[in-house]
Amino acid sequence: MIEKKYHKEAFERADDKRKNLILEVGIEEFSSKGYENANINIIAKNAGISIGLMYKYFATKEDLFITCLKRGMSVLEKSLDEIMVSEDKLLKKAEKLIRTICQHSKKYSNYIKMYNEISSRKDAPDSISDVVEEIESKRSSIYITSISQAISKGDIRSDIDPRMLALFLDSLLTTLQFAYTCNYYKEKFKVYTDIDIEKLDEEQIVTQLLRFIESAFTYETK
Amino acid sequence: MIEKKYHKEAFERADDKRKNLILEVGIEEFSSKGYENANINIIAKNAGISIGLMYKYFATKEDLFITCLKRGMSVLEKSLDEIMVSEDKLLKKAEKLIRTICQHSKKYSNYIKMYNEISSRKDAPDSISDVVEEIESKRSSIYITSISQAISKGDIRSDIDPRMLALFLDSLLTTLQFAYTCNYYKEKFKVYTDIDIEKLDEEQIVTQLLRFIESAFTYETK
Amino acid sequence: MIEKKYHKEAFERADDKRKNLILEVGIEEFSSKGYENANINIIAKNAGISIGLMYKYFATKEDLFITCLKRGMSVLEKSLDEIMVSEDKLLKKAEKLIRTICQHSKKYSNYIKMYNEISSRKDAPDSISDVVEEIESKRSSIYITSISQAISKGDIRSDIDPRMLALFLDSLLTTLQFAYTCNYYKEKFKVYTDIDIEKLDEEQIVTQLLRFIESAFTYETK
Amino acid sequence: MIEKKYHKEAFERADDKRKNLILEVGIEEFSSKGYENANINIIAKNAGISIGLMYKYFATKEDLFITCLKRGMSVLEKSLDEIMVSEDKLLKKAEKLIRTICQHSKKYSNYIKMYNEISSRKDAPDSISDVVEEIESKRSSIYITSISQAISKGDIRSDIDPRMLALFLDSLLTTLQFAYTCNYYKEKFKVYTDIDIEKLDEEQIVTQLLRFIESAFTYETK
DNA sequence: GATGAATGAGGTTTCATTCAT
DNA sequence: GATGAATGAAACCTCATTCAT
Repeated sequence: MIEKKYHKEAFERADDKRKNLILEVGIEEFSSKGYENANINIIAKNAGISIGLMYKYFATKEDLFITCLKRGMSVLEKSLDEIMVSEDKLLKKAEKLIRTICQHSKKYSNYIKMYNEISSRKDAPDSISDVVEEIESKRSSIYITSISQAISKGDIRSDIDPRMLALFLDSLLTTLQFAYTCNYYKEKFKVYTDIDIEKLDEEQIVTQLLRFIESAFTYETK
Repeated sequence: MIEKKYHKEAFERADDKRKNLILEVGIEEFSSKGYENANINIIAKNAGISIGLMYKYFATKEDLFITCLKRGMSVLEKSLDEIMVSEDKLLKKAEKLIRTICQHSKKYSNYIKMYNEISSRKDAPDSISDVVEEIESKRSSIYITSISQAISKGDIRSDIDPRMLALFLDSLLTTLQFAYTCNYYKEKFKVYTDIDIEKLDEEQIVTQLLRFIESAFTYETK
Repeated sequence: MIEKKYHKEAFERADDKRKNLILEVGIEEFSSKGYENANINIIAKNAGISIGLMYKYFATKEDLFITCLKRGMSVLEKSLDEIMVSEDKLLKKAEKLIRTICQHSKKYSNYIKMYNEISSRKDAPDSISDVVEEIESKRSSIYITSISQAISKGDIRSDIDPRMLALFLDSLLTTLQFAYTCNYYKEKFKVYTDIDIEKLDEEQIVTQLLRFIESAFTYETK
Repeated sequence: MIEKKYHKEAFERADDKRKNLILEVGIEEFSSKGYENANINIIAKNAGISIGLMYKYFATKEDLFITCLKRGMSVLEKSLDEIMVSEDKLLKKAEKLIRTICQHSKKYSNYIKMYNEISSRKDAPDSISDVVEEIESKRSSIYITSISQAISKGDIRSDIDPRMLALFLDSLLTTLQFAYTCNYYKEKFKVYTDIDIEKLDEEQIVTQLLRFIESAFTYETK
């Protein structure tokens, strides 16, 4: 997979401090206002550079957004990597994933909000395809690898395609992430469980979701 | 629960043909372009009414959007109702839900796109709260009721809160719905499974997801 | 002078209760929002009649405004009449006028706000001419008459044209009226005197303004 | 007193020619049509700049209006300053003021029309308060100072509060200004005096008003 | 007499992007 | 490399007035 670039060469030449600042400020703007309502002129101003220079760094607002998004996702990926690379059994890994999600929900809420945003963009499939590839391929392959290993070790069921299992697992975890950070999902969590997720004991959610996943991953259908 | 109105009285007085046309046209516009890029003037024109009259019917673009969204969701709810109200066992119901989702994916894709849209709005929790209530309360209570009954009959596990089970189930089904209709999720499905969901045999997805759910709902954790 | 009509015949045929209600509601709307921001549809709704009927009564928003204005001014005129028609000396009359203004400032503030509004309309001189005639001729002639009588009785100075005296007197009294009711003039009063006119003792203002007027009206220039 | 800014920084950076042109064009538009009917797009076009740039200079139509208004008032203030700062006695100053008003009536009619406009705005007292302060404080303090000096020198009466005297004086002069420039007041002048003020000999009005003021300012009430 | 649905021009404001310096 | 002035299309929303019933 070739990483596509969503910034111009000039951005690479800028010093790290500036690069970081631009992306931080952009993430703040995009995650708080959403893509359409974010204002690239304001991002430039808050990052202390001119709008002209901004366009020397990024061809379009879209490109800046994707670069910010990628930055956020790569941070999230790191925690993931550490967990999935370990020697733990899959269910232990799942538990750690859930705990990480609970704990990171505030720290990384802006990244997750951007992810929530991209997931409802109305772009044509062709133009969105690369982005999805960038964002999802790493995580999906980590999941799939871990699951495949677990299957071959006989730790989990083998009557469901590992790729599907990965997708189902991701679905549950992503929903949990959104419940912690995105307004709609937060409210939806309350409607379903009658609980304000911010006041919910982490152990509760870990236990319940883990039980669900454990059974789903363990027992083959008769 | 009191149903809040997102249209003015005048809209109720309009004849059904017009009401339907406005909402259909609105749904088409919102689902294809997203909320921000949708244009009320175009909706009015396509519905054959003046923009002035549009504002006699709906106070704001936001209100029109929510009314369109509610219309879509209520249609989806109907199929749901029929399934959940039946005498089937829970897992049979789940199977029917999955099949319905697969089959409705094209017919009702616009409704689902609007749902995808609302789920990433950046509104304040307070203002989004009512909408979530409107959209989610019916479906969640149907799920919860069915699950609770299944638990008391001993059909499924009893060591997970029925409300949580409902949420997990919904999470999986919603992801499936989005995979069928929303670009990002469609591409993500391909990244995970390497399969174009539109070319995928329905039976495949039913089998795999149902196995996952069945185990998750059946076996208690030791 | 021929009274021009600013309403249609149909309005005369309406029963008094309705006529009064329409004007009251109109006065409330115009005085609180100003002419441009007042909404004739809202006036109709608040008066309990249809907008169609409103246009059977008044040809334009402008006409409704002027009719409301005239209603208000005629009420104010009545207090004036009583004072000016009396046998009092001119300065006694002036005192009574000032007192009346102070006391009526709240009760009739809406009428005065409308008067303040008309006084800054940008209409062409031709079209505004009739309105000024309607509004000002009665009051001016009362003033002029009283002043002329006082002059011939030798009560006041005779070296200023009575019409000019009337104008100067009116200028001072109108400013006082506005200071009691219109925001800009109220604030201006505070800037000049450092006093909030609403907390000011009536006697104060009566004494000071009356002294000013008394000297101005009494002593001839050497 | 802190001068509040009603323009953005960018406006200050524009070159003087452009700044002047924008304000001149704005004053023309606002004074001829009134605030509500003035059109910023037209002002921008007539000033030869884009509407986008207009909004880089002024945050709102309101701000542009106030900036235009302040420009006009500061010009008027200058003539005033020259007169009031002189060594003349108060009544000589008053005479000069009257003459200046008569002579400036055409040249500065647009400024006065804007002043007439602001004096009937329906804004909340809080939001109008700053503007009144900006517009009135300079003039009022000049008046009050001159009057206080005249009192201490024994030139004029001392039984009326100098601040009140200032207000009464201003009231008469402002009415005269409006009579020269604003349609309603012009017509009203005609109704009272039966004279078209534009054809009136300046000497007439100076004589009559000055006599009034002189007596009012000179003779104490017995 | 009475209704109120319907019109649509028009105004304020936003913001991604360009380009001369 | 860096600036930021400048553009202008386009969108939401208002409301006086008309007219068929």
